[in-house]
Amino acid sequence: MTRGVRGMTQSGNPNGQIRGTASRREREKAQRRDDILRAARDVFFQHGFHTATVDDVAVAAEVSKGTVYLYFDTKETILAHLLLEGLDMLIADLEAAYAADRRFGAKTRLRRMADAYLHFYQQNPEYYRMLMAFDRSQLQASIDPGIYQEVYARSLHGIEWLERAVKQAQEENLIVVENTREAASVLWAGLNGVLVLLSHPLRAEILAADLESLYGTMTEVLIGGLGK
Amino acid sequence: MTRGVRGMTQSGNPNGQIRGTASRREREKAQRRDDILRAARDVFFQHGFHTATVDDVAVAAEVSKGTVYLYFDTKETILAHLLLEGLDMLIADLEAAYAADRRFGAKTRLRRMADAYLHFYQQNPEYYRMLMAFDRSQLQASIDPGIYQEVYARSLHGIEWLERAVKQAQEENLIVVENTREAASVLWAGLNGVLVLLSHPLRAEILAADLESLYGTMTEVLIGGLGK
Amino acid sequence: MTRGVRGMTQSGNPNGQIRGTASRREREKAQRRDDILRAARDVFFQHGFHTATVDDVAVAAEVSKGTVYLYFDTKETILAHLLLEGLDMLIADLEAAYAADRRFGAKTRLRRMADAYLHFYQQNPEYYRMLMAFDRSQLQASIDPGIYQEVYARSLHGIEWLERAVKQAQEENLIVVENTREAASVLWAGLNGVLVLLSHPLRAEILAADLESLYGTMTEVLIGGLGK
Amino acid sequence: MTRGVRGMTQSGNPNGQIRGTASRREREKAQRRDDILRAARDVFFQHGFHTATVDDVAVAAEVSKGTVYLYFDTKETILAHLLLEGLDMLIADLEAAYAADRRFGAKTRLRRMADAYLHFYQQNPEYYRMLMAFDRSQLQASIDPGIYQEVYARSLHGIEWLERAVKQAQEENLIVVENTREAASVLWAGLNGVLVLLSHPLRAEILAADLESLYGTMTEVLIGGLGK
DNA sequence: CATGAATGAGGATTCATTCAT
DNA sequence: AATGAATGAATCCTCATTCAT
Repeated sequence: MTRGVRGMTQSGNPNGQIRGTASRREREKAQRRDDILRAARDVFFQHGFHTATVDDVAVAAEVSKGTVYLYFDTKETILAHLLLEGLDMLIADLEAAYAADRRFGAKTRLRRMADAYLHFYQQNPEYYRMLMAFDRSQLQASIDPGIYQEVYARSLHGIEWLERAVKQAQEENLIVVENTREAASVLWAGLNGVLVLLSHPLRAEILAADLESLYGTMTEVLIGGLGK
Repeated sequence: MTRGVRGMTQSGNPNGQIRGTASRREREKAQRRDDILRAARDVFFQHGFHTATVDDVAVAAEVSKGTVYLYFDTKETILAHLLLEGLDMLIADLEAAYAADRRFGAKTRLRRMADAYLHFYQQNPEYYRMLMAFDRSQLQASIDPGIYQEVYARSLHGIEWLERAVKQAQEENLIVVENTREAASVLWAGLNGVLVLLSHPLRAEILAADLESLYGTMTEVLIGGLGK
Repeated sequence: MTRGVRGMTQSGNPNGQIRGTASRREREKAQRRDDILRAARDVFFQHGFHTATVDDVAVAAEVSKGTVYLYFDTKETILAHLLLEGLDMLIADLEAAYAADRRFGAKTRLRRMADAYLHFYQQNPEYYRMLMAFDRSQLQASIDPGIYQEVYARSLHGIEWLERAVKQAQEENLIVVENTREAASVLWAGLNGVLVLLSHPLRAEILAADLESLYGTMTEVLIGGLGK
Repeated sequence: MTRGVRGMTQSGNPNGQIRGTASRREREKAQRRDDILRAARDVFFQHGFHTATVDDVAVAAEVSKGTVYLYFDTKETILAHLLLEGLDMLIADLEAAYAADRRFGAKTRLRRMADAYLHFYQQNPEYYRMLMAFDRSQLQASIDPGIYQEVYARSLHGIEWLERAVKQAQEENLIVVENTREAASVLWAGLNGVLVLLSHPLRAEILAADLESLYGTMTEVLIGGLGK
């Protein structure tokens, strides 16, 4: 039952002879797993999580249905791992945008991170939609609690990078807020709000707005508005 | 095809006795319909639209499954009518907040409308969630095109009220924007962004923010940020 | 349960006063009944008995579904009455073709009857199909035994007219058979065989034959073949 | 979509052990499929296609309902495959009766084929009934077009064997007809007409005729009647 | 490990029939 | 007599999951 998350077997296999074989096997296993995840991403995105069937995933991954269940305990577990993947990518993007190893002003950092979020959305609309649309209760009910914790933890991670930039802005006296987490939340809410509206076909039609323009305006409004 | 409230007692019925019967029947029918809608709202909210079954709805409404289908053609049609209800309530709230018949400054109007949206969310979290979460394509595929058009038309209505206030702000020289629809979109996106994040249990947990405080901050940031 | 067949109330109502009213009512009732039967014929023919719904019949007859059940106990009972109607028409046609009151040779009579059968098929394809396709066991199971007996009795009637002509042919020494019922059966089987094949779309396509030509050939073959 | 026997063990499999397993699996699959078809034949015959449920078939075949759908896409598809089976049997019988590899006179051939048809009916009354009673439009609407084409093609095949014998009769100057297809149609119509009447319980009762006697008479009448 | 056949619990929807008014 | 709302059993079909090989 706790199968899915066991991750890549910790390396450090002491047996040289077997290592060759074992690691090949492991590579193959990891590859399979990845194939399935990749297929699931496409299938879930195209048909929607509920409409998509595990069979669809298996066919797309070119494995048997049984094999899917060899790597993932439930359909929801697959989704959870996709969420984890998406979060990882997003966090990596945000981290890179923050660029701790370089000297950037807070405003630059905030703009870079806002841009990174937009790019993540544009590059990975499937992941973005999954991250926004997944049903917490259903997920929590059908996956290993450990994985759910992971989703939670990584979600937290994202907001923390943003908060870091807000803190810097505070230190640079660009903005004055009592609660940096709240300020970061406002930023996220605003930017995400644009993406949420435009990622929904009906609402996008109603607004008839250009994503990049709207997002840019929002970015400036938020940075400007939070500023003193 | 089955419409339920079709009809309206043939007007000009000369027979008081019969009219009474007919109108009572109609009242009862409308009542039934409402019972089902009410039940569906609760059931869909509790179990989620996909997980909920028409049987659940029937049981909650204390009618037979067949009766549900007497009033609504498909499960999705029920959802569509709930969406229409929700939109009607929201639009009424926005209209009341705009208060065309009173002399309000643009800023006041914008704040009143922002408040109205928040209150709508707080009073009708189920409707809000439904409105945000429904799947356009699935809905469009299984309901009468006319009803879908209604959903679309009313969604448009909401943003238009907001735009009206933005135009007034423009006239009052409070803000200077090229595109009032875009400005209204930014407002909606920002406010809605807060609600979206906090209406999702996992994200609400992560942010650990107070809804009213966050929403209030967002309101001021947006109004301030859009202002010249 | 034995409602449907009670037929037209035997006339001879002794009460003159009431007779006017009652007979109008009766006429109206008969009319209603006929409307329903007419509607059912069309609907059953268009959709097929199984696919057609009682609702379809009610709508076509412009009465409520309840009214349909006021006149007929079950859906199958409606079918049975249509069968009776069809048989009545067919028998009347055969009787007219036989023309007992006129002096026809046996061969002429046989040809006239064969023609009559073809015309019946061409004029009333719905009735013909119903008569050929109804499922005995299902019918017997869901209708009043009396009505079933009627269907049986009238079916018998049809073959008897044919047999009468065969007997005449026997008397005229045109044919020599041991069993006139069997000879009549051969006639019916042959003629009906043509109609059966051509009334089925797929088989009609395969044969690509002209109905009248095929039927004519069959008539001559049978009359010729039976003749000594 | 689900085909079942798709595949055929990849040829050239070098591993005897595995080949054994694979082919056993395939034999088992074919067996299952056959079990279901056999069960369906019985169930459809006993209850009638419309009244019979897929559940009935599953129970009779001693498999689960899901398994039935693993082998056949729809209820109608099952019927279509039964039709194909029936047609195959019938055509094989006709072909054998024609006996192309032997020297038979045309009359003998025609009689042999007539006998074969009768025997087919007697040996496989269920198949015969299915072949005569299936509803073209409903079938066409719910099965794979390819299968429908097959049904059509094989139906054509049957009449062609008959036509071949008619052509021979033409060549032998036994009969003189303009259109051999029409002559074959008359033969089929006549013989089939007997079977149609006697395969229907109510009509069989009415005729009270002995099948073999009636059929024999018909055969002679047709062969005699078509002859010059 | 991998396979894919088998399962069977639902789920949405239909429709003949009933019955209160 | 007529209505038409209500019923609920029945039906086809789906699909996540298991398991023997």
